[in-house]
Amino acid sequence: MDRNDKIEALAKAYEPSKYEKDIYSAWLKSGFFNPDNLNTAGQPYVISMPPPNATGTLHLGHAAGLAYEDLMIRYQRLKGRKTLWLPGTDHAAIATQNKVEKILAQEGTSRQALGRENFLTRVKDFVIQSQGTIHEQIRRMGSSCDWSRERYTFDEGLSRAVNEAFIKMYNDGLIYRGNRIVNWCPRCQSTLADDEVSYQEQDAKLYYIKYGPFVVATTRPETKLADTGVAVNTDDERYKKYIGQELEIDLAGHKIKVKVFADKAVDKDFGSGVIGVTPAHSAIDYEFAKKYNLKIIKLIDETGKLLTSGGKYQGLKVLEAREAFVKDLELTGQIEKIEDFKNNLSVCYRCETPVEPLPSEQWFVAVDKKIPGKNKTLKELAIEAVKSGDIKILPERFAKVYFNWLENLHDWCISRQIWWGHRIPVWYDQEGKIIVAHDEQEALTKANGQKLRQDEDTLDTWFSSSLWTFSTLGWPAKTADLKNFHPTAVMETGYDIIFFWVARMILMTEYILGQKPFETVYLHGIVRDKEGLKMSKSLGNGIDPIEMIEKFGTDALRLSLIIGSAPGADLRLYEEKIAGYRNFVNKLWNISRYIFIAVSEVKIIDKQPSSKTLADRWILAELNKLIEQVTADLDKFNFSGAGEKIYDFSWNKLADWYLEISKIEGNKDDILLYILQRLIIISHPFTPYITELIWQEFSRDSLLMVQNWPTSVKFDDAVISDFAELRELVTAIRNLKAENKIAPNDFPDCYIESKILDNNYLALAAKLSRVNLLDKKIALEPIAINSSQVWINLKKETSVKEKQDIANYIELLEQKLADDKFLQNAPAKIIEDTKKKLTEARKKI
RNA sequence: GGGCGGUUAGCUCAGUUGGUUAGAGCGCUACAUUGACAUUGUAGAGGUCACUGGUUCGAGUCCAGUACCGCCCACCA
Repeated sequence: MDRNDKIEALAKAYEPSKYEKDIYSAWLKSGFFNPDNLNTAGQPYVISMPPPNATGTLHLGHAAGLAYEDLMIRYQRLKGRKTLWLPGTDHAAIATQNKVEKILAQEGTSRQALGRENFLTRVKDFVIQSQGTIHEQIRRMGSSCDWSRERYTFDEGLSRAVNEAFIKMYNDGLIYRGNRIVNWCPRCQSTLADDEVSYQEQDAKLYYIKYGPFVVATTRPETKLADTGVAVNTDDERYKKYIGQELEIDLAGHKIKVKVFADKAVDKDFGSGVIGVTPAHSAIDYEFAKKYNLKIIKLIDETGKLLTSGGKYQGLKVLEAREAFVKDLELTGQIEKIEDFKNNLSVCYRCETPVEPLPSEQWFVAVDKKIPGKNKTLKELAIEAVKSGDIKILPERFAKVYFNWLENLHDWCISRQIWWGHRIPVWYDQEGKIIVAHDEQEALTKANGQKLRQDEDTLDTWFSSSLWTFSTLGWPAKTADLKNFHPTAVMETGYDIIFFWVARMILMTEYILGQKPFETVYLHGIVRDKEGLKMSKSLGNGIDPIEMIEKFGTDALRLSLIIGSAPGADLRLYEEKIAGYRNFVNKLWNISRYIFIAVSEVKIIDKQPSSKTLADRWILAELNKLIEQVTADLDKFNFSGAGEKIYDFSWNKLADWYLEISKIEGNKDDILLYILQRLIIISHPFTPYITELIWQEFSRDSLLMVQNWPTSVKFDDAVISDFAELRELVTAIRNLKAENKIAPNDFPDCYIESKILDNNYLALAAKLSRVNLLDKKIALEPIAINSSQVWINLKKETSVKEKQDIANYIELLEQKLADDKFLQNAPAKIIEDTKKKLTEARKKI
């Protein structure tokens, strides 16, 4: 091939969409996503992919996670580890059920109309469809995950794991059925865990109600219909005489009986200082009821309507009842006043419907009960795993958040009344006995032929995902995968999910396996728009990752998510940023294009070639420094820093200086090929597609993804500062030309003397700065540039401001050096540097 | 109420254990087609590092406090 043919072969600009699909196919075909096919003796390195909800499409948050996880996996694979990145999806109980219910509503039907079986079929179809979309999106990101091990929280194996875990916990007394106040979502028609309730600040009213001898302040007057107690502060003189009494209170004709008691928790100064206690519909009041032995009257039912205990308001919805009741209280003159009030409304985290606390018979995980044989509670187990340093959380500050959450954790309500989920493995027989079994067959055997009815409820979706790192490896079977690949290395996920998922995984895995689920938790932030707003459908500011991939390429999108992001910190993303990295990827393309055109033969160079010139020594030193730094950064999870350094080396050192010098000095085939090879290996975890494509020019029958991560070759740091002399000299002369309005094509006469650079470099400097190098001095005053002197017929215009700046600087340095304290206390190196700086500065004037 | 994070160039962000006149990318200005790249090159302008005190020979960096922005947890009836 001659030069023109080579230029033809490689297009001027890199077009990602032309290559990405083929490259991904080649990776898949190689089988190297599967650790079993990796020809290495390295230790396993495992990441469980956080399973996206099987409800639809991936957003930028997922794309970010995939970019970081694939970066870690590709890096470790290149380092020779047996890497497994295990992908999967989550059935996402409530989220998925809600989504399908919405679709049904649009079709004018409902899950009730379809019935349980038909509804579940419908959801399954929906899930299969969105799993397809998700697969495609994960692939488009370039994810090198092992599809042969893909799992789904609702597949057979994982369902078995869920039942096994439930049974073990039940037998250990860590799962129990109890009647307690739970969070109820009237729309989802299900309970919620405490952390599945979120809060919205709202403008509310605080009603002051004349309540027998008291005035009671409340934001929910209707609940007073079911009050069974009145609480005052222990030290409140005003109400001392009532303590212990049972009073009958008339509320607009509705009679209630309340017991008056005193408790320290009551704030004398809030509202009227008196609380009407409604044990059935407030978690705190429920605690009061247990402590002071109050009656519990259920007032609100699961649909959010009042029960018979609501008297004449029976059948009304909560808000209707409130309105009617307040009107009646006004008629009887029992509303003393109504104040504006801001409070936090509890709402369902999935559908934002106000949550109703109500008493209900549910299944719970006991987090404060000692585990048989361990003398520790689940909570303590989870706290210890992190406190002991066994599990590291990055960034560290989130460990505090983690502890705080666990310390405040109450028993975890795990039963849900929705249909889409793992059915609770509990059967009841005619005698009301509870049978816990792996499946119906086993239950029947245990029941001795009695007729059985399975619990209608399903399990919290987080129950199954808490088993994710090991259920996906085959547990409860004692598989080779479980032995080889657990505990996993890193859990990479968003900090917003630390409670829901990370904490529960640690808790459950420590309990069930007696192992940590992972060594390090790497938490990424939320991807926001340019203004810092969360991307959302309602704001319409969302960016579709696939659209960006099509426009700029996967590598560019990945870089834009990696560079400029720190663990735990939110990340702003916008098109200009992605476009910037598209330009960089194109730069890599053109660097390779130039090298492939310039060299006489493309071949793999394994050993560092010897250097012939200062420029060679310099670029090789820079390359080796880069390899050292990138390796160190990646080992410290500093992905952004590593990416920036690769960017800087490629563009500002290799392309801008060394390639230009190579055009002048020539004869550098081996060095160019050697640098390019190493550069694309260390860039591969960041930009897998372009680097693999470039590698194909080196070798058509191997893949870059399984090459060896380079180690740095010893280099001399002094070369880097020597070369800086050359760069500064060139830049300064170019600047002189520009300031004197000399066209780039004019080559003014110039003579240069340097203490550092020999004649070869002065000739090089002259070519790079485009001047005509003379072999003797011109009758002019020379211009000092660092340690060099330049005789050139150009004026160095030093502005008044510049002169002043230099004068100030000199003064500052002189003061420092005149200060005895500085001379006494500062390290010798600093004093030496300061003196040097002063000499340099004086030269400039 | 408790806790956490942020505040550095017009914008988005780096700044490791305190030690050059504080950096990068984008944007901006001027010039340019030189053996890959206009998704380019060359040169340049642009910052009292939120504020106030303190420690230190020396503070963007450490300490205390203030202001503003953001987040999390708890939750008041």
